[in-house]
Amino acid sequence: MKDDIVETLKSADIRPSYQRVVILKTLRSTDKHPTADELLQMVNSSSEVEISRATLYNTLQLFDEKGIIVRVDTNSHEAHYEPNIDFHPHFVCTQCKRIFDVEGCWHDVKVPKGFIVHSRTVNVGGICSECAAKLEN
Amino acid sequence: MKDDIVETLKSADIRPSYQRVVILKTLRSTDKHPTADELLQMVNSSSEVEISRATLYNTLQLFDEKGIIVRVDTNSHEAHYEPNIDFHPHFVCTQCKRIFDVEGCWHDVKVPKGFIVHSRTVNVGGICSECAAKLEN
DNA sequence: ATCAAGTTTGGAATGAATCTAAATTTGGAA
DNA sequence: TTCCAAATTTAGATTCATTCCAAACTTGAT
Repeated sequence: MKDDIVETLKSADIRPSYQRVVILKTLRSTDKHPTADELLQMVNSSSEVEISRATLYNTLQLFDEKGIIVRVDTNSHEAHYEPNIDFHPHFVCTQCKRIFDVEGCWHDVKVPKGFIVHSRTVNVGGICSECAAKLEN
Repeated sequence: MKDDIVETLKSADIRPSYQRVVILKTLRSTDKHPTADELLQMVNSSSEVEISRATLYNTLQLFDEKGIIVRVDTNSHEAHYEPNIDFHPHFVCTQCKRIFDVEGCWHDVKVPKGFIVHSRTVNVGGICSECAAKLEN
């Protein structure tokens, strides 16, 4: 488990410091899409040593650049993060703001000549079933 | 031209005030994807009366909710806006941060039972041809 | 003309994210 | 082992897009 984490970091050319290991481990322990703040609380309530907010932001940016986590941008003012780097669309509920992983295969987009694609994002917005039910009352 | 604008507003149930007309007209006059700040400068340099920042934000939010413009969220810290509401993916250059409209048809995403889809976003990230050329030096 | 509802406004407040400069840790060279 | 430069972490200050607020203004219906 922990070796998995260290292995991921090493193969991404990231020195596996204590803080980095804890952050990746914590993110991988959830199937949600926590914000930086939520993740910080998870990290600091589960580990011995407190990790600073600055380190968390540095680390998340590093992980995202190296491609070992995914930063999910919605129309919210704060970013969300997820450990699952395999492509999948996201459903964002405009009511409760929750993010759901949904199924959907990738269809190529025609980019102009010379453009190089590195990443792809598919988001659908709408109302989740729970909020839809509540709205009927 | 201006009647077009007024017509759009009316049919979207928006009172066509002076400010709203100017804002929509200005956004429709560009093929770029201006930020709120860029749009404010465009508006205030082209019209007689100065429009306040608060009004611009109110108005853009209203227009987006009513579906007569599109708010483009990238991984940047500021939102972009565009007048073209027909579905199309966006290419975001990670180098120069520019947004390009690209071609690509929509493919259905499987959402769980009871979920209602209202909007769809497809973004691809990468390097545009100009930046790719510069990087080769 | 009058009034309530809708709209605009400047400036204050918010809050996620970044920056900074100092402290700490690390891995490898001597 | 000891040392040092480079990498990493950190608390707190700062930034800055966006939202909030409460007052002023505009509008259309009566």
